[in-house]
Amino acid sequence: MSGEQEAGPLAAIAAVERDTGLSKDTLRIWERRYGFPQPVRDALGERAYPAEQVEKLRLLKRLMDTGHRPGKLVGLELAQLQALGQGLAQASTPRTGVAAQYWKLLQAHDVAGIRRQLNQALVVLGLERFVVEHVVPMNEAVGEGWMRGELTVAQEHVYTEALQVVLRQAIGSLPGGASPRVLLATLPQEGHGLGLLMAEALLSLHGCHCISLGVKVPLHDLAAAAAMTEADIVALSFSAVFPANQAAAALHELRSLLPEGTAIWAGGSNAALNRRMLAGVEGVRDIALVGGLVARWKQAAIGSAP
Amino acid sequence: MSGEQEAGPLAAIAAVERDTGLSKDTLRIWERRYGFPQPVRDALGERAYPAEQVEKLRLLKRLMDTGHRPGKLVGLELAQLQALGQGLAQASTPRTGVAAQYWKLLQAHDVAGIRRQLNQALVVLGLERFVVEHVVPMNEAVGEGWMRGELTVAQEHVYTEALQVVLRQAIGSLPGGASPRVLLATLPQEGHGLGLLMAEALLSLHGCHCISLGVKVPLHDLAAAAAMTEADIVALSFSAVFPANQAAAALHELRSLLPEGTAIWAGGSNAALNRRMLAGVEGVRDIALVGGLVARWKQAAIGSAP
DNA sequence: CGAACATTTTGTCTAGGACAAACGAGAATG
DNA sequence: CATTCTCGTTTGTCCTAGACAAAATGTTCG
Repeated sequence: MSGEQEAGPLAAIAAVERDTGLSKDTLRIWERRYGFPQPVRDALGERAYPAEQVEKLRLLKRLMDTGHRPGKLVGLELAQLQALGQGLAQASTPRTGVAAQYWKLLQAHDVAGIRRQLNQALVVLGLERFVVEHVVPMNEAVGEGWMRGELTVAQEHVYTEALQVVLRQAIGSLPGGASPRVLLATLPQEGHGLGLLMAEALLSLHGCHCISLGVKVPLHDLAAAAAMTEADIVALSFSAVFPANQAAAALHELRSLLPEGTAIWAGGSNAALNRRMLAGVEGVRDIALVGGLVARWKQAAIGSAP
Repeated sequence: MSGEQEAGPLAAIAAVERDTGLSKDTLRIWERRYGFPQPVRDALGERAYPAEQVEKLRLLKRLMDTGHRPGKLVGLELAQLQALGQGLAQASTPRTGVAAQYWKLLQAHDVAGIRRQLNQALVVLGLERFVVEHVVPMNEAVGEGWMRGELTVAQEHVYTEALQVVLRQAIGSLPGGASPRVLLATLPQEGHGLGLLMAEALLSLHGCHCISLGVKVPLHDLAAAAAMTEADIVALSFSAVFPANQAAAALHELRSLLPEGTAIWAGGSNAALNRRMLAGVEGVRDIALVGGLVARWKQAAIGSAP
């Protein structure tokens, strides 16, 4: 009677690595050091993770991406972890009636509805305010919704897809600018392209000529592309998932690969951007600042090449 | 004088894993078994892979994705590997003047030009023929171009980005169909979304109501979404990179998760699709067949629910 | 020619040890 | 009071080497 074993789905270590983003090595050493996770063993003696533990691991990973350390988190209960995560978003999310509407649409996987909702906000606010005041907080709200278990990954994707369509459409309807020429990309470690799209929208809006290479572009290719396209600015996006130390290293290397005249702008929610930036790299802490930066660049350009 | 060591960039094992898609375990065991790769060791005794070997590994991986086995490939020279890869694409690629034009544009990273070129083809051929006769062979040509070292990853991405924009625009300008309701997605192992977009284009064209969840959707979320959206068909895309055995297993599980009335269509360049399909799953070997399948579905629907 | 079996080939898993890089607290300094 | 520096602690990644199942191939038999 004791220890009732729910035969819930068990995940192999490779699946857990894929779903959580924690490497096999890390999973094994956490088990050794902290006693968590504590997978059962299958007939072959291999680790088999109950869904519940995988869920907690996902949460842990997301919190670590925002700067927490595992030693402190591992001991906590699921509820405590969720509470930790809420603090972040709650402060900035405007809990207006609008957010509630999104929620209802997402619950129903209503793609068209979400798209309509987004488009409406776009029309009402205009592109700049739409991105800065609407999309950014909504992104956070959706992330938090997932963290609290109110949203599935699929529902997150419904939102992401719809937003992508709306942004791309908005970008497409903008007149192609001329200068500065901006090359957009993320590095190979980074698979999230939404930040890139948001940046492209604002940059285009401010008259930049955007060339997006999309996601996962090797550093050297990026440098080559910058040379070939005669880019004035190389803009990179770093989500929270990007290993913070590697971000700094990569930016350093990119700086050495590009001619001095080419600016580097780095944006996103990554922790590395809150630290002191190395010389010759502009850390864009807040996407709202993009407009000002472009203006500043144009000013400088007038000075240097009259 | 002998053994001149070019101080070319050395990659750590984690970077090689990321860039090639071969796991650390696999890299180490190939070294043990086949003697390749043969990385040098850095000051810490850790593997450091010369760029040349990484390049060969990338090629190996791509060939393995098309069905070759490593034991046979490892001994071959780079040129021989390239020759192996060419056979595939060369047969199907129409080496018309059009392809050459793309080449020139890609060499210059000319996103706008590529987009124009694609749009032109779209207008001339119409969406169906554009996808089937133009995009599919171009995808292969671009893949082969990368394999022969004529194209960088960044240039591949330029093409991908442009194609994405064009397809999305085409889809957007189509009237939203009503029936059947199709849910599109890829599983968590699969990061490539282009196939999905191509499928969405053709499905929409044939009057389907498409709901795309995008890339990397967990199986259970997908099933839940199918129920919630009352999807008639769940369409999955499997690129060559997807581990073939896992594809079969995943399809099997999905089949058991979905009600019988919900069809499963699986497409893409994955090797698993050329094997015998399990009952209740439609393997779409060629994207050109999508139109016929939709027609067939509509026929059947009339019969079952008059 | 296809089915059943044997034999290779291949990738993933296991274990524990080692170590550098990142972090955080406290001391010392401006 | 803020900054830099030092030093212990925390943490992830890498190492070796062995084991084994699943997939692919080859072989034999009906």
